[in-house]
Order: sequence, then structure tokens, then C-alpha cells
Amino acid sequence: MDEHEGVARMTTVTIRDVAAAAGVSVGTASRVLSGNPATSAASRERVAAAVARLDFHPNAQARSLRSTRTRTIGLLVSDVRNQFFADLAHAVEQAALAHGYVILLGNANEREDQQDRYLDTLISQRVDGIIVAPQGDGSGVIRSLLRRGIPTVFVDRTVDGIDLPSVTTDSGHGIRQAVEHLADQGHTRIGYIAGPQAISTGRERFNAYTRAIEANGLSRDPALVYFGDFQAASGSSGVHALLNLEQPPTAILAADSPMATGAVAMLHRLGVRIGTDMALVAFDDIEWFALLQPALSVISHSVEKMGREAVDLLLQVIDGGAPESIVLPSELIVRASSSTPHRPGSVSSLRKN
Amino acid sequence: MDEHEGVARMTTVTIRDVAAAAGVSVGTASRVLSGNPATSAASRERVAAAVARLDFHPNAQARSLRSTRTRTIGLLVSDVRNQFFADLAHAVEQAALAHGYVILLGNANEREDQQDRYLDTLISQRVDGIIVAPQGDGSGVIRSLLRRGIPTVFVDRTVDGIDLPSVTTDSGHGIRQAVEHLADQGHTRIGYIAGPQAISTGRERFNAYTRAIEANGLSRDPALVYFGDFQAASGSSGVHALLNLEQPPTAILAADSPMATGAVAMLHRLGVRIGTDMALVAFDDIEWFALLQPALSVISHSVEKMGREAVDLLLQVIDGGAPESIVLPSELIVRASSSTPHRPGSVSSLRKN
DNA sequence: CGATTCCATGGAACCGATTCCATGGATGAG
DNA sequence: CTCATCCATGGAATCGGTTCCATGGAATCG
Repeated sequence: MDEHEGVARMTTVTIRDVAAAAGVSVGTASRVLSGNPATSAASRERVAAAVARLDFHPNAQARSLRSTRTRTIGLLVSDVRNQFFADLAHAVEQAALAHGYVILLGNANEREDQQDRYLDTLISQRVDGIIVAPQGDGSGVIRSLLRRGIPTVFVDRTVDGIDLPSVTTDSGHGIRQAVEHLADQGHTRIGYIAGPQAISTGRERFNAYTRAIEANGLSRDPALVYFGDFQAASGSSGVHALLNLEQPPTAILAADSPMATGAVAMLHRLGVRIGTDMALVAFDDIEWFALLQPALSVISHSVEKMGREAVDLLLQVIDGGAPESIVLPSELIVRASSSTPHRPGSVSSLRKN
Repeated sequence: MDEHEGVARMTTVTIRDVAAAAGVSVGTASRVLSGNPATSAASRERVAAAVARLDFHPNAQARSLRSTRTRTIGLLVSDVRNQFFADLAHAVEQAALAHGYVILLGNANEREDQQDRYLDTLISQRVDGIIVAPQGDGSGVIRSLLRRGIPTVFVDRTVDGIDLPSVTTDSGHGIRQAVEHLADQGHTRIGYIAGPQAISTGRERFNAYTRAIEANGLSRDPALVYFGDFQAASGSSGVHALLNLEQPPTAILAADSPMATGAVAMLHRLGVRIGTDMALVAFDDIEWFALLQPALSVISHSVEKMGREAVDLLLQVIDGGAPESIVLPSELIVRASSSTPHRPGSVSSLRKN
């Protein structure tokens, strides 16, 4: 029944206090604070002094309640612990900051229910716009965004049937390069650790792999494809499954960096030497991939650019525009993990024992 | 002059619309929505139906303007791209979510001005509380938090002279273990890549190193210490400087994971074999450190626990409590990068050529 | 059966800013 | 010198919720 009055009550300084201290009306104080030109130098000075003296911080709630602008952007990523999304969050945050916006970061943890929960919150917070790397098929709250006309752009991923501006990567080019490169080294059985087919990037990268395999006349054995979930553990399982085949692949391509990390861990555990026993290429260029021995070959795309473009796109939508989607390129970077030519017979199945 | 009316105007559904549609007063509608028990089953039902039909999302601004609670916590980290802080953000976010709070994430980029800018914003957003890994000496906006009585806790780092609850790591124990372990391997000249002495963790870890060196009777040569800035590039410079000494160290301890990353990169570039030519131990246990060949020895501390405890502490402060600060343990994990015994004479200075 | 209590409800004030509108004083033109 | 113009200003309405207060009807009790 008793109130928690343990803490010193926050002495809430309002614009009324400022106005009183400055000897002007609240209207004038507000005009000074929001940079309205219809103010005299005298009152500007007096208000500024009062603000400093009282340490006044305008209440953003009250402000945006009336003005319907919050100068806040919601960013919903799939997994902050994934270095790619951490870098993306950083890039978006820096770009937004440059335009005077603050980021409200949500983390979906690769789960649709958590995404929808955050979207609800972002809507309630009346963010000016939302940048989202979407989960699921767009049946849930995402559709609600469209209906309400909340400025939204997709980043990295898209959702079929939902027409919103997006910034994505053309993974096809990089994957084609990677497969050709591996074929050049003499590999004919290239294993693929795929992402979930419910996610656009998972589908697109898998299709690119399939087409490249066919174009180069390599083995289409369906057992060479393992379907993971874009998280590290599934990369480990993928390697385990592929090495358990009667005819294991001699090279492996992993569709994102966490799965590549899991793959590396499992290859180490099984004593398979990367580069010599097994070629490995990862999608996503994570800084430390270059520090592995041998350094990992990667398919690289610019996350800084992706973040910057996403913010630009969103600001255009907020301004009432309908910008075109942007597709960024991807590029193979060859390092030691895939540059040892393959001599037939060097890889043995785990089954042999 | 013309308005940007390109987008369909958001049809703002308010609680008044809901009340009208449900045939009750706004007061009743509000009570139903906020779970006030003083409502009849009948009106609860009618309001719920109206909310669903109109797709109503309460305006969080208006709500918190009156109730002065936002169910929002500000989290200010030093650098999201640092895996440690990404993991921390994730841990904090999950813990907060479990208590019905949402995280507003700010990124100081290891810079005090950017930190202060975010703090201003967080104050204006009237977050219920702030968790901050602080920059600087507390001369700026941080002091303002105290004055205004905004619930705040420190995480990972503290600021001298500012008395707030905190969750930190006792780095002393792990560092002592590391130095003893290296001494056991026969190392007498242990290099140290230190963090900035303006940051509490930088100071504490450096002091622990100094004390451990003295306790074990190892070389106190001041040239063995390189002062970095907790970012990767300074780890590289540190290694370069240490190897340039007339008598280079035979082992190196790096005070955080980005600097350790930079150190690894530079050792590779210089062709120094980690583990055999140079022992290496890093503070912070990052997942992929175990994937390096040789795997990196680390001083580990639990970031999940740190995040969870920080949220717990903050919720106590918000509830008017004055909880005790929490200090978490650190522990050495020995891996291959430091387990080869040192034979005198195996390390040569870069100067030799 | 009358008085008291209880409780769901409607209506209004309120949170702290922005913004519209009317006003009064200074300035400039005729 | 008078009238129109301009502009900084004060005051009030407003944004969309929450919460206090008064009320009326049902339930409870002696």
C-alpha cells in the first residue's frame, strides 16, 4: 500500500519552470527551444540562461505527442551476437546519428514471435520509421506495418509478397565465383551448408549454389546439401553430416558466418585440416576469418554501405518518397582455406572406421 | 511550402475510437487496457473486441506522459562491434525482456562526446533507468544523471568519485593466474598491452599485472608495457613495439579482446608463431579465440551473468532500493597459445636485421 | 425493510510539450 | 501626424492516454 518513495523524487523541470525563470511565456520558451525564428535576441538569451541554470531536458514524450515526430528509428536485427548484424547495427546507428536520429535496437533472436513483440513495441513508441531484417513469412505484425503506413524498409532480407523498399546483397555473383574457383582447384563434390529456406537470403544463396553447380557440371548429389538455421551449432552438425557420407565432399561452402564458425569448430574437433584435407569458403567477411590458420576464403559484401543505404532509403520514405530498392554486390576473396589444388582421394569418410 | 502527403495518412486509432466502438467511456476503456481490476467482464470483452477490430496500438508517448513510466531501459555500451559488448547487449536485452522492459541501445564508440549525446537523448526519452559502461572521468552528463536522480547502474566499468551500484569483474584473480601460469612455463619477460588508464578496467587490470609481476619476481622493465586504447589497431601496434625491443618479451598478455585480435594479426604478419615463438593470453573469452590454431588462452568472465545482474540491480534501484555492487570472478583458461614451456633464447628482436 | 458498503462507470483534470490565434507596441509610408 | 504593417509575445487549445472524483445501482447486513 505504501509508495516507494525511497529515492529522492525527481525534481522534474518543465518548460513552465524555464519560462518563469526567464520571465517569458511558455509559448516563447518553446519557440526559443525549437529554433523558431519568431523570437527576439533578448528572450533567446534569457531562455538559454534559464535552461542552463535549471539543467532542463525537454520531455521527448510530450514533445512528440503533439508534433507526432520522435526522431527515433527502430532497428530490428536477427541476432546481435552475429558479428554481421552487430556491424550492421553500428553502421545504421552512425548513419542515423548523422541525421539526428536515435536508434531503438530490437533483437529478434532469429525468432518470429520475438520480432513481433518488438514490432508492437516500436509501433507503440511511435518511431518515425523501422528498418528490419525480417523473420517469417510476413503473416504476423509485419503486415500491420504496411496497413498502418509506417515507414519501413527491409535490410539484408526481404519477405515474399510484401512490397517494401529494401537493401539486399546480390549473393549470386559471389557464390558463382566461389563455385567456379573451387571447380578450378579440381573439386567436383562441393558440399553446401544452407540457411533456412524460409528466409530470403537462405533461398537466394541456395539457388545460386544450385545453378552454379549445374553450370560447372559438378556433382548434383542432394546429400551434399545440409540445411542449417544460420546459427553456429547447425554449421557443426552440417560438417558432421557431410563427412559421414560415403563419398564426402572435398570442399564446403557455408551460407553465413555463424554456420562457418561452427563448421570450423567441428573440422578442428574431427582433426580435418582446413585447406589441405577440406577446402572451406564462408559467406560474410568477418574480420577474424582472416586470422585463422589457414585464413578463410570468404564471399564479402559491404555492411557499412548496407547500413548507410538503409538509413537513406528510410529517410526518403519518411519524407513521402517511394525509393527504388538497392542491391549491393558480393565478391569472392580467395585466401588459403581454398587455394590448395585438390588431389583425388585425399578425403576420407568418417564411416571408414 | 507544399506538404509531403504522398503516403497515405496514418489513420490514427485512439482510445476514444475504441471506447466509442465498444460503447463505453474512455475511462473504462483505459482501465481495461491497463489491466485495472475495477472492470466488468462485459466491458472487458467489448473493449477487447474493439481493440482487435480496429488494430489499436496505444500511444506509448501519451501513456508515459501521464504515468511517468516508459517500461524502457537505456543501455549505453562502449562499442557494439566489440564482441564482448554485443554479447552484453544481448544478455541485457534478454533479461530486460523477461521483465517487460525494452532496451534503447546507444553506442559510445569509446568516445565521451558520443556517450554524452546519447545520455541526453535517453534522459529526454524519460527511460525508466540507464545501464552504462561509462567513458571518461564523469565530468560531463554522467554527473547530471546523479543530480536528477535517474536510476543508473554501471556495468563492466566504473567512474571514480561517482557512487553508483555496479556490476564489474574482479580481473585481479584471472590476471594473477595468467602471470603465474606464464612464470611456470619459464617466462620471465612478460609483455603487457594495457588499456587506457582513464578507464577503470584499464587501470585495474594494469595494476593487477604489475602486482603479479612483482609477486613472482619477474622483470619489471617498463618497456614491457604498451599502452593501447582497447581497440584492435593498438593491439597490433603494441606487438610491433614489444618485438622491437632489444630484449623482447617471450609472452604477451592483452587487456581486452579487440587488442588481442590486433595482436594476433600482427604476430601473423611478422611470422611469429603463437605458442612456440611467443606465448599469448587474452582478457575476455570470445567464442572464436578457441578456434585459432593454436587456440588462445584467455581470462574468462561471464558476460551473460554480468548482463543479468545489471538488469536486476537496475530494477532494484528503480524500485527505490540501494543495492550493493556486484563483483564477478574471472578465471584463466589455459589453451595451446601459452602451454609450450619457454626455452631461453628462442625469441629474437625485430631489430636484429 | 432501511441503511451502509462496494464497485463499475462516466466525466473531467492532468501530464508537458507544440502551435494557432489574437494582441499590442514599434516601425515605416503617406 | 495618422494609418497600415510587421513581428515578438502571451494565452489557450491540443496531442492521447491515465487517474481522480462523484455517482448510481446492486449487494450485504442488522
